[in-house]
Amino acid sequence: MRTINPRDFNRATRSTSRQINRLILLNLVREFQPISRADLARRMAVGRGMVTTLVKELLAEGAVYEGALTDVPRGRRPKMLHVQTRDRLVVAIDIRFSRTYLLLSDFGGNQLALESFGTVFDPGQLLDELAMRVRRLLRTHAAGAHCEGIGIVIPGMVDRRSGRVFNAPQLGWRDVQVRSGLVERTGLPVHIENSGAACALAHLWLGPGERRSGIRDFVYVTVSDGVGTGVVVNGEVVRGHGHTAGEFGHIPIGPDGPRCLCGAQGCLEAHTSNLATVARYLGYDFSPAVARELLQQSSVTVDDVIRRAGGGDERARAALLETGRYLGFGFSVMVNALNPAQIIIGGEITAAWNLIEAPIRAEIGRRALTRRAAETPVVPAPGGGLPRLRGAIALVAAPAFAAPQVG
Amino acid sequence: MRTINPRDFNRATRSTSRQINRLILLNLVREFQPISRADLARRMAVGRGMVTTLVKELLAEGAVYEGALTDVPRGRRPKMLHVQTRDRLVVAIDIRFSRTYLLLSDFGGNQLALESFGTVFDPGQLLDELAMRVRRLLRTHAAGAHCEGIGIVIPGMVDRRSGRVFNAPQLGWRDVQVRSGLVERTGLPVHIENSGAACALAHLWLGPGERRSGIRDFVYVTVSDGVGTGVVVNGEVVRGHGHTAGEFGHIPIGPDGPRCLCGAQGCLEAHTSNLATVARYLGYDFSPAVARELLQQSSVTVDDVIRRAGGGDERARAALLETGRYLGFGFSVMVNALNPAQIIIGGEITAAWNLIEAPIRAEIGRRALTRRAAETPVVPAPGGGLPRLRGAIALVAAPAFAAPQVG
DNA sequence: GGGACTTAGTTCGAGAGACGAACAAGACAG
DNA sequence: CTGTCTTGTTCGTCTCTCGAACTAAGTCCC
Repeated sequence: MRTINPRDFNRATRSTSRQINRLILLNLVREFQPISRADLARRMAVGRGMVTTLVKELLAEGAVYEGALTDVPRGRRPKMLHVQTRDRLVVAIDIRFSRTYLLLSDFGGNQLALESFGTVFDPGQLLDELAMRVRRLLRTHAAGAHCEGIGIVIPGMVDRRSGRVFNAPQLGWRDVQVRSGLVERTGLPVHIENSGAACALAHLWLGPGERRSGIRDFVYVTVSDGVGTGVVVNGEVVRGHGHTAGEFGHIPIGPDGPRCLCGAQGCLEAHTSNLATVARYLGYDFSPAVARELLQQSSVTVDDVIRRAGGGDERARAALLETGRYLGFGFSVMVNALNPAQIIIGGEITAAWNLIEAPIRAEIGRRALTRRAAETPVVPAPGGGLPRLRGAIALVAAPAFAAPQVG
Repeated sequence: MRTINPRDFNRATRSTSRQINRLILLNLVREFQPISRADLARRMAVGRGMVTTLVKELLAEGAVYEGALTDVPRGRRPKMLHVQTRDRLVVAIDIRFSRTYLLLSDFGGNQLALESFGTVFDPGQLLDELAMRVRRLLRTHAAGAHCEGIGIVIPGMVDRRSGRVFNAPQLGWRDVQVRSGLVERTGLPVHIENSGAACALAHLWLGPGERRSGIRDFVYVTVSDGVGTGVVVNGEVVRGHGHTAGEFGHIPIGPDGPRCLCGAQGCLEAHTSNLATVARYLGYDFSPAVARELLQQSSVTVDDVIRRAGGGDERARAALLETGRYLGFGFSVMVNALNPAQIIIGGEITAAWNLIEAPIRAEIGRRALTRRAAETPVVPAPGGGLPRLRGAIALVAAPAFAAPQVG
C-alpha cells in the first residue's frame, strides 16, 4: 500500500495500459522462455489477439525474438519466443581502492571480456581511461551488437538520480559528477550505484527465476577490507533519505570497542572485516593505524588465516570463530530490525563457512524474537563470482524489465 | 524500481487507466481541498473534460462533495470540491495489556466517541464484547452515516493479509483469527495491524499534507512499558518476511547487558523502556523479575521520575540522561542502517524532551557516517495523542487513497 | 449598459487500445 | 479427404483519453 504524492505523480495516459501489459508480457517471456503466444495469453488471461500485437511491437524493437517451432501433442505447432540478450551489451565497471575492473557482458549476464587496471584517483584521468577502454572493448568485441549502457559501482555514497558521488573515502572523492562526465566521453547511458546496493540489485534482478521470485526482503553482506551491505525491502533496494542507507557495516556492536576507520567506535566492520580478522589473528587490537599498516604491508591475508585454520592452527580457528560470533551479532540486528527472508554473505570469509556458520547461527538464535526469525537462512553468496560487476550489469539491465511507476 | 512477479501480477485492463487517474484526482482533492475542477485539470495536466467525468463519478459514489462557489479576480466563479469525510465512519480499536480502547471516528480522523474497558484475555469473549460495543457505538452515534470498517491494532505479530495474530505475548495469544471472527459478528470489513506499524501508518497517511508529502523514509519509536517501532521505507511500511520486522526495540546494545523480557540480553528495550528508566532511578539492575515487580506494584512511574527531575532530583535527572544516551545509541543504528528522513519518538518520555534531546543528538552525531546523517531530525510525536488509535483509523482509511498496484 | 475579454465547466468527435468473435494456418486421426 | 484441435491473425465493438468547440458566468472598459 503506497501513497500517491500529490505534488509528484505519474498520470495514466492513453498508452499507459499498453506499457504496463507490454512489460508484463516481457517479464513473462523472460521467466518462462521459451514460451508460445498462446501460453502467454493464457498466463495473462487475455485474448490471443492482444498478445499478437504486443509481441509484434517487441519483435520490432528487438526486445524478443522468435525461436523454433515446438512439438505439441495436438494442433498447430507454436512458435516459441525468447528475450533478446545476446545482441544487447552492457559495460560493467567496478571501481575499487586497488584496481578498477571492466566487464563487457550481454543482457543475460554472460561475460564477453574482462580487464582491469590500477585505479587512478584523479576523477578526470580515471574517466578518460575508462572511456578509452570502453571504446576499445566495444570496438574489439561488439561485432555490430548494440551497447545499452554503462553500469558503474563505487565504494561510497552515491546519488543514483543525479549521477553524483557524494563521498567515497576509499577513493578520496567528494562531490564528483561521474555520470555526465562519462556520458560526454562515450555517448552511452550511464548508471552509477553504491557497490553494496548493487550486489543486492544483482541478486534481485539477475540469476535464476526461482531465486528471484517471491523473495522481497533480504540483506546482502559483503565482507572484504570493509563490510558493505545492500538492503532490499518490499522488493526495492533501500537507499535512504540521504543516500546512505544500508550501512550495517557501521552499526555499533557495543558502546565501547575498537575504533573504526569511519571514526566511530565499536562498528561491526571494526570487528568483522578481513582486516579485523587478520589483526585478531596476529594478536593486535584493531585500530585505524593497524588497519592501514595491514593494508600496506600485508604479510598475512584472510585467505592465509583461513588456510591455516584448515591446517589446524588453533589461533586462526579462534580468530575466525570470533569473527563469526560478531557477524552473527550484527545479523541479529538485521533480523530483528527488518526480518529478512534471508541474509546473503559474500567475500573471502565464506571460504571458512564451515567454521563461521555455527557461531553465526547461535548468535542469531540467541537474539531473534520468534522461532521463525531465529531460523532466518544465512547463505553464502551463490557462485558465479564478481558480484559487484553483476550489480553493475543489473543497473543497466533492470530498468528494461522494471514495473512502470504509476500513481 | 520494482520487479514484476511473473507468477502474481496485475494486468492493465480497459478500466485501469481510469482507476489510476481517479485515484490521483481523489488524492489531489484531499491534499489541496477546496479545489476547483479547472485547478485539478491544470495540476493533472489534462483537459477539463476528463476532470468533469471523473468528478461526476466520484460525486455519485460519495467520495467527494461540491462546496461553495469562490470569488476569483476574473471569469466565472469555480465550484469547490472537498473529500467526503464526515459521512464515512471508522471504528478504531486498540487492544492493550491493561485496557482496550474503542474510538468512533470519521475518515478525517475527527473523534466522535471514545470508550474503554478492561481487556479480556479470552479471544472469543473479547470479540463478543467488541462486537457488542461496536454495534452500540454505531447505533448511538452514527446517525445514518456509513461505517467503512473496523481497524484493530494489537501489541504483537500480525499477518495483515490473513487477519491472524501470530503471537501476542502481552495478551497470551498465539495463532488467533481476529478478522474473520469480528467480520462474522459485525458484518463490517476488519483490518488488523501491529501497533508499532500502525503508528507509522498513521504518520504516513493522516495528518497535514506538508508533513506527509516527500517523507518516504522514517522510523516511529514508541517508548512505553516496552519499546515499539514502526519503520517506513520507500513510502511503505516494512513488515518483513515473517511479519516481525521493525522490532528495533530488541536490537542488542552490546554483547552483555540486562536481560530483557523477550529472553535475550542487552536489548534496547531493556535499557530504555519506562520500566528500565524507573528501575535505573530506583537503583535496581533491570531484569524480567524487576520489570514484573514494577508493573504490579508501581509505586513510582516514569511520569514521577520526570517530575522529580524537573524539581531538581539529581538521581532522576541522571536516570533520564542515561535513558537518552541509550536511545541515541539505538537511533544511531537506525540512522546507519536505514538513513531515515526523520525519527519520531512518542510515549511518556517525551515529556522530558529538554533533558533527553542532548544525549540523543550527541550519540547520533558520534556514530553517523555523514554530516547529513548526523543531523537526522529526531522529533517528539506530533500532538493529537492516541497514536495507536489513529493508526487503526489509517488502517481503514488509507486503502481508499492508496495507489493501485500494477505490474 | 453593452460588448470585449476571462475563466469555469460541459459536450462531442477522433484516436488509441482492450477485448471478444470469427477466421486462417497447421497438425493429426480416422 | 474430413473432422477435430490448437496456434496465430484480423476485425469490429466498446471504453477511455484527449483536444476542440461550446456554454455559463463573471469582470473590465468604453
